[in-house]
Amino acid sequence: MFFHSKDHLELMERDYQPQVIEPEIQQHWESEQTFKTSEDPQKPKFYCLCMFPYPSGKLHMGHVRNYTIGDVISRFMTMSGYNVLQPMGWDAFGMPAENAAIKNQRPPAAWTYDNIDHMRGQLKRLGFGYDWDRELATCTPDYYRWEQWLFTRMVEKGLAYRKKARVNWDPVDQTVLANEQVIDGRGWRSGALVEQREIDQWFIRITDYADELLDDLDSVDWPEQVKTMQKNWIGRSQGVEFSFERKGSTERLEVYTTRPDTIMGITYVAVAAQHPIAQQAAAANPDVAAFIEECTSMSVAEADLAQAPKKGMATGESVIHPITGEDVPIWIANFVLMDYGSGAVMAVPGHDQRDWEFATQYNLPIKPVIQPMTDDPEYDLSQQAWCEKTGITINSGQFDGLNFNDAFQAVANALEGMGIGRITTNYRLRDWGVGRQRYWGCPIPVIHTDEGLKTVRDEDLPVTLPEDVVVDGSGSPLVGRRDFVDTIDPDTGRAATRETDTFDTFMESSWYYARFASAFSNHAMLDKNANYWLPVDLYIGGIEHAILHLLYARFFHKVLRDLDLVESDEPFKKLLTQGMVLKDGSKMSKSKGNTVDPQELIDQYGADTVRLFTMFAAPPELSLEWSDDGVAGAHRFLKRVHTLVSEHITEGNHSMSGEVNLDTLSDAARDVYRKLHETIAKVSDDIGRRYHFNTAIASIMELTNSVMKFSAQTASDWRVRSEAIEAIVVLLSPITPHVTEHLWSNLGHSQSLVDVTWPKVREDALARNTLTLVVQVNGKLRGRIEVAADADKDLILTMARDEPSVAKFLEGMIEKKAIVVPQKLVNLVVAPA
RNA sequence: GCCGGUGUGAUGGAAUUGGUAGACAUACCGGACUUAAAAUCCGGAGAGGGAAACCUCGUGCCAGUUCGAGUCUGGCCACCGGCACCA
Repeated sequence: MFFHSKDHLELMERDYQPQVIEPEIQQHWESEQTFKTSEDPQKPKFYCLCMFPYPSGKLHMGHVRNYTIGDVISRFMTMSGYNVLQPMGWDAFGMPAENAAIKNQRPPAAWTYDNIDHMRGQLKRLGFGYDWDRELATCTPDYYRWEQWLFTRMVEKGLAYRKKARVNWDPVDQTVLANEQVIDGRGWRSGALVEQREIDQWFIRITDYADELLDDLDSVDWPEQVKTMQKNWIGRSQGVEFSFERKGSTERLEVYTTRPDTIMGITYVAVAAQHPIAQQAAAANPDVAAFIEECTSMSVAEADLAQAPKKGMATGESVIHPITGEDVPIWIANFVLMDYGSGAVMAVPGHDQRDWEFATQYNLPIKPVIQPMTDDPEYDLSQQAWCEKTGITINSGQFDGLNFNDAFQAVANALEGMGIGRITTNYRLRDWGVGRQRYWGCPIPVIHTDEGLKTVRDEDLPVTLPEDVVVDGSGSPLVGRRDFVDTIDPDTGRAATRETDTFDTFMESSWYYARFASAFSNHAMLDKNANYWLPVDLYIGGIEHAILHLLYARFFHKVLRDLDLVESDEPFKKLLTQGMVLKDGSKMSKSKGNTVDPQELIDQYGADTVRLFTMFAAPPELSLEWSDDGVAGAHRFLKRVHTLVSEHITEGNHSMSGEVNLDTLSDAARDVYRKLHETIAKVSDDIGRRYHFNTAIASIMELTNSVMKFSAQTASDWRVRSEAIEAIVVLLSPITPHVTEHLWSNLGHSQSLVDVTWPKVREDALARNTLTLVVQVNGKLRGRIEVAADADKDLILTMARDEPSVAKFLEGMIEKKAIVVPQKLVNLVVAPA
C-alpha cells in the first residue's frame, strides 16, 4: 500500500487533514498576533473593509462569500507590500433581536451578545485575517455615545429638525410597523388592518448635501451601475417653480415642473391627499373626506403607491392659468407625492404619461402643445402621451414654434416677469427620517422639558439603553421605564422626560468604517489615526446596499469632514459589490428551506475548501449558484495539491534551488516554466486588479495539471519543478491560507507565508519563438498557421493563403480584403470571381 | 410602476480592448487499479449530418452596425436587486 519509507512518512503526512492543520495554523496566527495592525508611515496603507454583519445567529453563505473576498484581497495586498487594515465588527441594533426577544422571552441584548460570540468563533474558524483588537459592536455605549454626540452637533448646526411623518400603525399590537412587517395591508403578527399615523419625527437634512453627493460620484472608483442608481435616486432636475392664483381665494398654489415648455397644455392641476387644499376640500365635502381617508390608508411604500390604480377626485376648486387666464380644475390624485416638490403638479396629459392616464380615466381634456419635428408613428395622443423633448411647441400662442430649450426659457422668463415663478433645482432625494419607535436601537439624546426639546449635554453622554427589559411586541418597553424616562433638566433643575425614540440602524452603519480606523480613541469620536487609514481603499458588500446604506455613509462622511474629524471627501474610494448566493436558482432563505449552513461544510471539508469553492464558483459581482458537488470538487483539488507537494518533498529534490537558466531547458521544461510565469502574471492581475478569483484559481489548476504531467529528469528540470510547486503554494495562499501555510513550512521555510513577498513575473520566460494564428475566410475559421514571432504581414498572408485547409476556400474567388490582427488572426475577405 | 442589473453546453462558469465560443471545474460515459466498492489515475464529450476527412448550426428572442458581434446599437421576453421603517 505505501511505497515510501518510514523516514519519509515522518517527513510529512500523506493525507490532507484540514481538521488537524487548520486549528494549528490559526493558533499560530493568534499567538504571533499576525493580523494586528498599526499605523506605519513607511509603507503604503490599504484599508480593506467588508460590510459588517447583523448578528442574526450564525454566519450564512453570503457572509462567507463577502468575507472571503475581502480576506483574499487583504492577504494579497499584504504580500504585495502594503500595510493592510482589515477589521470586523457587528451591526448589532435592529428588529430581529426584538422579534427573537418576543419569541424566546429573552432580552435583545443577551441574544445579540450570544450571537456575536458564536459568529466571532465562526469567523475565526474560517481563518480571516482580522485585527480583532479593533472589533466593535454598535449596541455598546462605547460606540453609540459618539453617534449621540454627533447628533447633538447636527442639531446645533441645524442639520437635524423635527417634522411630521407618516408611519404604519398596528392598532392591535399598539405599535409602529416597518414596511416589511406590513403584509397585504395587515400587521404581520396581529393580522389587523394597518392604519397610517402622523407623528413628530427627527429628520436629518441630507438634502443640504444633495449637490455634493451627486457631483462627488465622479470622483469615486465605483461600478457605473451603482453610481447611476445613486444619481437617479438623488434625482436632480432643473425646472420651474411657480404659483397659480386660486379662484375665490387669496391663497396661491405652488407647483414645480420640469416641463414649463408644456405650460399651455395644462388641463388640470393635481394635489396630494395630504395637501392643505385637499384638507380644506375635505372639510367642506364628506365625499372628498372619504376619498382622502382612503388615500391615507394606503401603504407608505413607494412601490405600492406607484402600482396602485390611479384614483382621484375633483375638489370643486380651481386655479387661474397664469398665461391664458382660463379656469383650471384642481383634482386630488393618489399618485401625487406630498414629499416631492410642493405636493402639487400642473397636469399636461398630452405630454406626461401619468397625467394622460388620469385624464383618460376621468374624461379630462387632452391638449396637444408639442409636435414632433419629423413624423413619429408613436405620436397619437388618443393612445398615449408623447413625452419626448425633441418637438416644437404648438397651440401655445406667444410660445409657438419653439424647441424645448427655447420654450423652457421663454416660459420661465414670462412667469418670472409676472413675479410668480423662477427656475429652480429640485431633488427627488428626501430628508432622512431617523426616529424609530423601537427599543433595540441607539437612544436619541434628547429630553423633553417645560422649555421645549433639548439635546443632552456632552458630559451627560452616553444616554445608555437599559438592557434588562421584557419585550412583548406592543410598543417599545422604554416608554414604561420610569428609570429611563424620568430625568432632570440640567438648566432648570426641574423634572424632564427622555425621548424614547431610537435611531434608524442606518445611523450606526454610516460611520463604523471611520471608527475602525480610530478604534482606541476614548476621548473623541475619531482621532488623527482616522486620517492615516481613511478613506477605505476597497469596500466590499452586497449590491442590495447600492443606494441607502452607501448614500447615508457618504453623507455622514461629509458631515464628519465639515466638523474637521476627517480630511477626505468620500469614505470609500473603491467599491466591489457582490451578488447573492443562490440555491436551486433562488435566494437562500429559511422559509424556502434551501439554506446551506457553512458550519456543516467547515466541519466536513475544512475552511480552505469552503473558501476555495466560494471563490471558484463565480466572479464576485455575479450571483453564486450553490453546488454540493462543486464543494467536493474544490476539496479534491486541494487533495491533489497536497499530494503533489508531499510527493515532491518525499522525492527529496525539493531543495534543488538557484535561478533557472532558460538556455539550458528542454522544450518540455521550457513550456512548464513559461506556463508558470504566465500563471503568476494572470493570478496577480486577476486578484490585484480584476477581483476575478475564479479565473485565478482556474489558471492555478491549469499550472498544477501541467506540473503533474511534467516528469523531471535533469537538474534544471527539477529546478523548474521546484519553482513551479512553490509558486502554486504561494499563489494559492490568499485563498486557502491554512493548507498552503502548512505545505510551505514542510517545504522547509521558516517564514510564514503571510510575510512572503508576492512572486514576480520573469518577462524573459514569457517569450515565444513561434505563434499560432487563426485563419478565417469571410469570418469563418478555416485553419491555423504556425509563424515565427517576428514574421511580417506579407509572410503571414502568404502562409495563410497557402495553408491547404484555407486554400480550398479561396479557389475561384477574388480576394477583396485581408485583415491581419497581430498575435491573433488573419481574415481573408473573398467573393466569387 | 420607476431605477439598476443578469441571460453562454446537462450544471457553475471562461472568452479582460469587437478577433479561435465553451478555458477551468461539476455531473455523465468509457478505461486502468481493486475480490468488490470507495478513493485515485487516464481518456471522451455543444447540437445536427457523415465511415471518415470534414461540413452546417449555435451565446434568451427579433432586427441592425462591422471584414468579423457572446461583446456595440434599437426593440422585445424572462429572471434578480432597490424603491426611503429589513439589514
